[in-house]
Amino acid sequence: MRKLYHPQVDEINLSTVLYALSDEIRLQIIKSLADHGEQACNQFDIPLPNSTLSHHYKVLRESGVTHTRIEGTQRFVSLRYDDLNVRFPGLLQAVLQGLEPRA
Amino acid sequence: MRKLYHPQVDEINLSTVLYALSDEIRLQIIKSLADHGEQACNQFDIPLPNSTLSHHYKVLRESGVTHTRIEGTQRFVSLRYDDLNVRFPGLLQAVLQGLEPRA
DNA sequence: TCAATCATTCGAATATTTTCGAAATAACGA
DNA sequence: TCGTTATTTCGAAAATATTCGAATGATTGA
Repeated sequence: MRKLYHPQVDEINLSTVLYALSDEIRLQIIKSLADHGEQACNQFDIPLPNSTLSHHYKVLRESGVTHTRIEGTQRFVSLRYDDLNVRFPGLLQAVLQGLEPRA
Repeated sequence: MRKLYHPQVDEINLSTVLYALSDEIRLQIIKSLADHGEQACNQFDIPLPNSTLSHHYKVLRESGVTHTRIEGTQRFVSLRYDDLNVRFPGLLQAVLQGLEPRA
């Protein structure tokens, strides 16, 4: 695995993105990225086997929600905030706001 | 079936809503409701068996995305636009905008 | 080259979803 | 009450997703 697949902005599909965001674990990942910015895979504090997490990173990446950068043996994941905002303005913001605990 | 289950506003769950909206058929239904307002089940122009459509109406209704009103032998479906906007401001609008054909 | 580290892929079990025909339900009007 | 209309539920098949241990791959530093 030299290169990881990332859809181009134009290829990002609405139902695929919504699907990627419809899972509690993946929402946790997104929330963590929104709060802390780019993070290495081993910095997420989610108590699940790596193989399971890796699956979720892949779903998020292939849907166009996240970008994964390789550096050494690590993978750095970030939100494709601007790309998503071009393709689906306001969507990610609304989802992130929906993740905030209610008053 | 005298009463249909509808979650209260407070019970509407983000990942459940996103999941409901992550299917192309259900997005078609949502789009039609956004364009035409409340519609009877038999007014959607979607060429699928009734049992399949009924399943999708149920997923949308039970997630809190739509409301179904019984009148005679018909069911009238509408978007819970205001309720969703209270619970997840901007989300539905962003999704509907994302359904518009791109320039 | 070896071992350590970080993460992905494989493969198989389990779980969930989607689909749709057939049967059931409910309301209405003749 | 009977037939018609509108829709849901049931049940079962097919498709898809999730989970996780074990194996694999890639990079780094000794």
